[in-house]
Amino acid sequence: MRLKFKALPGNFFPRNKQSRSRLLCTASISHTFNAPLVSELIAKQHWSELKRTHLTDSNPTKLLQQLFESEVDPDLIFRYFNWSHKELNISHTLELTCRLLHSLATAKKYSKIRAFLDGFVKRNVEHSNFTIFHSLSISSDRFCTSSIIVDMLVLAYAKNLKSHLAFEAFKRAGDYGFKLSALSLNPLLCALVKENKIGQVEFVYKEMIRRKITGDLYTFSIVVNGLCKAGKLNKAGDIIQDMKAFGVLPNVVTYNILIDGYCKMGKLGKMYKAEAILREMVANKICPNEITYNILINGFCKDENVAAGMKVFEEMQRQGLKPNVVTYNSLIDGLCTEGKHEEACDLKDEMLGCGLKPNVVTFNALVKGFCKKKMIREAREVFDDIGVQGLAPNIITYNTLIDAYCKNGMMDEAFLSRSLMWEKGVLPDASTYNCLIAGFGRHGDMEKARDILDEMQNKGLKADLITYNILIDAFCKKGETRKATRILKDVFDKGLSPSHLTYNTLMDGYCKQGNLKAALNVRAQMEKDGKRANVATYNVLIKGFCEKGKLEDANGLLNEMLEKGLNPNQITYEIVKEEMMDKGFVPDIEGHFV
DNA sequence: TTAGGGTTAG
Repeated sequence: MRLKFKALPGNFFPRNKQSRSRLLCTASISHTFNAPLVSELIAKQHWSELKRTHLTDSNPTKLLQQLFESEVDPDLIFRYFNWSHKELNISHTLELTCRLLHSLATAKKYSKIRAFLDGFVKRNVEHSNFTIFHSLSISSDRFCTSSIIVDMLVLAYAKNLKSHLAFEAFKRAGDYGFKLSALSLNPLLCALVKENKIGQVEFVYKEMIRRKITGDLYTFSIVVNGLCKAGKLNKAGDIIQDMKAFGVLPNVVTYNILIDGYCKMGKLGKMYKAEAILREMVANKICPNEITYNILINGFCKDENVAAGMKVFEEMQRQGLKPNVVTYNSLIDGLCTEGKHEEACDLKDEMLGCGLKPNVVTFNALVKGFCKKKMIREAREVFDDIGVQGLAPNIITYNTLIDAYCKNGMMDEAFLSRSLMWEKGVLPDASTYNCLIAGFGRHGDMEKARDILDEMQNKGLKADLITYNILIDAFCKKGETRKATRILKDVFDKGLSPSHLTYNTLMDGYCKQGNLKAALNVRAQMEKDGKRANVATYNVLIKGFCEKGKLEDANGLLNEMLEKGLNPNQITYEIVKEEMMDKGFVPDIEGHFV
């Protein structure tokens, strides 16, 4: 006999203890599934009773199926599902899992789905997207809920730094026709941008348009940001046109991203373009904010044009916007880079007068400024002042100072500062070690440089490409090109990819030895590695040939460089002037050097 | 509860 409780309203569970135990007993003996009773037990979290009455003869999976069949409240099924997973250590099948998700989606219990998928993704369950999608499709004919679930699955992947799975799920969703939304695709795009997977960002963006998924302001801004970071500035500008066409208007953040992109990644005339975008934004009635001005000021300062930065600084104040610590830091850093440390200090005082407190970045700029001028004592004074101001030097402060000590042959002081870092709980990083390695390398003490490299690796820090570049450079300077070439091999062995600088440094080493054949071999290797010779490559080779008196060959390289669309730079000019023209040789491309 | 700003080393 099957006990029927469906008709009972409200709290049908007998309050009387005696009748309750009689009821439980009956249920257990008759082996029937009593949906209202089970629901009640789950609702009240009477798990031990549930275990005793319903899980002695029947298994947890069967009970789950019965819950589905009786159309019990999805919330309760969800609760039972989690309990049986956690307490009974049951892994329910993917199909039942999907069924649960469908029922939650039908009941619009979205936050529960999100929480569940978050755990599912975190647990690193071995199901592939293929099997998940398949199970979702067969466990319900409700196509719409599948889309919602997949949307939240992509969201869970993206939030848990599994962008490769999120991206794969996005692609597969297209095959199944599941429609995703900005809710998941914005975090996916964000994750891809953070991982520098700009090709995939572009793919997702194009696919969204093809699949008629409407992106929002965030979607477009994230894509603009990704393209800017990759230096694809024209494409980033196109996105702004796209979004307008879709009726989504860019806001101050979108424009700030684009302006910052030009400042950081733009080529010749980049600041002119950055200002042109500012004008465009104002014409579109979008008001620049503090950040817009900070971006421009920093752009000019990094472009070694503090004067222009100052003009923007004044304009900013005319517009009623207040400069903040970042604004001052950019200007102070710019002044320090230009060697104007006195003006930089004045500006620091000015900011104090405005009620702004300098932070560690401010001090780092000043330390760097003094170091650059080899005013090590003054740099140290600023360093010591940081503590007095109630601030703490950070890794960048230490590295800047250590680098300066190393560059000035003060290796003992460099090591003392490194010890101080340990004491203060600021852990040295790869850059710290790179400074020390370069310090020894500069003096040709390769044994000590190697020791530091070993120590670095023993501390669990990975040597990076810069470390290897330093080593190659140091061996070359000692004339030990064979050892330098062996380091290049190490670079590949460590799974790193040599940069132009790596190859150029090695080429320079061979050129300085007069071994032009070996230098050309390095260039061949570099091109085989997919890296086209750049201006620096030609400069190294041209100089090498000139110094060997092979001016005709150097002339040939100059022509080749132009044919490849590379423009000679200041360094090329100096080489050509000193090594060729001053010696009476007139290169074919003389016109370039007038 | 999703997008934007500043610092080092070759």
